[in-house]
Amino acid sequence: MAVSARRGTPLSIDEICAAALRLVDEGGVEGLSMRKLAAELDVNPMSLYHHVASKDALLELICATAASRMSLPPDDGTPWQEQLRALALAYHRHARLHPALWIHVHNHPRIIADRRLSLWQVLERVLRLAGVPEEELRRTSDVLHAFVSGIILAELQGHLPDDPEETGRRLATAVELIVRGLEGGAAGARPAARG
Amino acid sequence: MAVSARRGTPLSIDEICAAALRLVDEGGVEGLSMRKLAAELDVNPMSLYHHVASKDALLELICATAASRMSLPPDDGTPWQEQLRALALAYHRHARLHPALWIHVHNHPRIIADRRLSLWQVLERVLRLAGVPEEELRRTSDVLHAFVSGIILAELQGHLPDDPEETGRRLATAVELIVRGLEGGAAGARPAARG
DNA sequence: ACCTGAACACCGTTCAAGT
DNA sequence: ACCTGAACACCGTTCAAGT
Repeated sequence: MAVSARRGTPLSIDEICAAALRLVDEGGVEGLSMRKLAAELDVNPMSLYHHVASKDALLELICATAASRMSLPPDDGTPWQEQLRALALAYHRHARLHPALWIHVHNHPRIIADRRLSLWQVLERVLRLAGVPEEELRRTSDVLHAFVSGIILAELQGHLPDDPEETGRRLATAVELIVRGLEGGAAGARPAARG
Repeated sequence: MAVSARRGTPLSIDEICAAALRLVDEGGVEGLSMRKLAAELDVNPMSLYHHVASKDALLELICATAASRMSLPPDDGTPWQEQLRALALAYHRHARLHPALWIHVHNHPRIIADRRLSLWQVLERVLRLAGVPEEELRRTSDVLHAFVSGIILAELQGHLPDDPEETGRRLATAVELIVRGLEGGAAGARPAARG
């Protein structure tokens, strides 16, 4: 058993991910370096490469694990307007939990574009509930996600005052805008019925 | 006169900015390094530091010059709905012109948050036209900007199919959603009148 | 005033060698 | 199987020295 001279315990992927996520949460994606991470784990920088193909691969890995931890609203029969608000708030909460990582995800297509993510599944379910026709689901969900992401991104990056009350109002404004737009029937996204 | 042995002409800020912008447009912000830029200009890397304080300062500089070149809709009395569409399209066009730089700007608060930017001036003018009360101007413009930015960002980063026709429809959907939301009076942004 | 080379403190990653 | 040190090819930036 060729275990680290310095540690006595072998490295594990989970241990690496946890430490990497901590570094990113604390110092942003730029604050994560393979060398710093190795130092944090009391290990030679090159040892990491036996568990992870590259820094990018490691980042994708911690993005996926963080994303899987996001709690989304259940399919419990509440009105779609309410579920839409709950979804936006859940997304917002997740973003506040891991701001730097969230920003990174939204700047790297591959990760967020995966339609199998439960985020997209839930969003499309709610939009069906709102009466959005099947052939408009993709575009409408893209637009709505972009909207809410835009708001959250702007807030995370301090493009606007960070007063929590103001934040709540702003997100409410955004969701109301969406809900009324859907109810009213925006061009290219005309729901057949409401509620 | 201590002029570069290799060049014969002294460096100028404009020359530096132009080359830097070109490098960013071609290879993204990560594709810009002081050393590559210097090579491009046939100059010693350290010469750059006589014209620019740091790489970050240089980036802010080219952001500002690019932003000042954006063409915004004039105050010509056309309906606010139309002006809002024109503004969104102008923003979109600018983003397509310098995608990497645009993304960078939207990931760096200081630059875009400056309310003196003509972008904000024009947006607030149009929103006043739409009947948004003075005390709601800030929040409403933040939300709308975040919305359109979110769409454009998602598109630039390939979160969605890049078919130009689809792109047009998507932006139209977004603007319609905003316009109808404003007309209908979303919570926290209730216009007093329309047209 | 403007430019330069050497140097410092960092990166991610490859590779051959150790146990 | 897992770990390691040396090395390569990069960074941004400081500093003292050149003209």
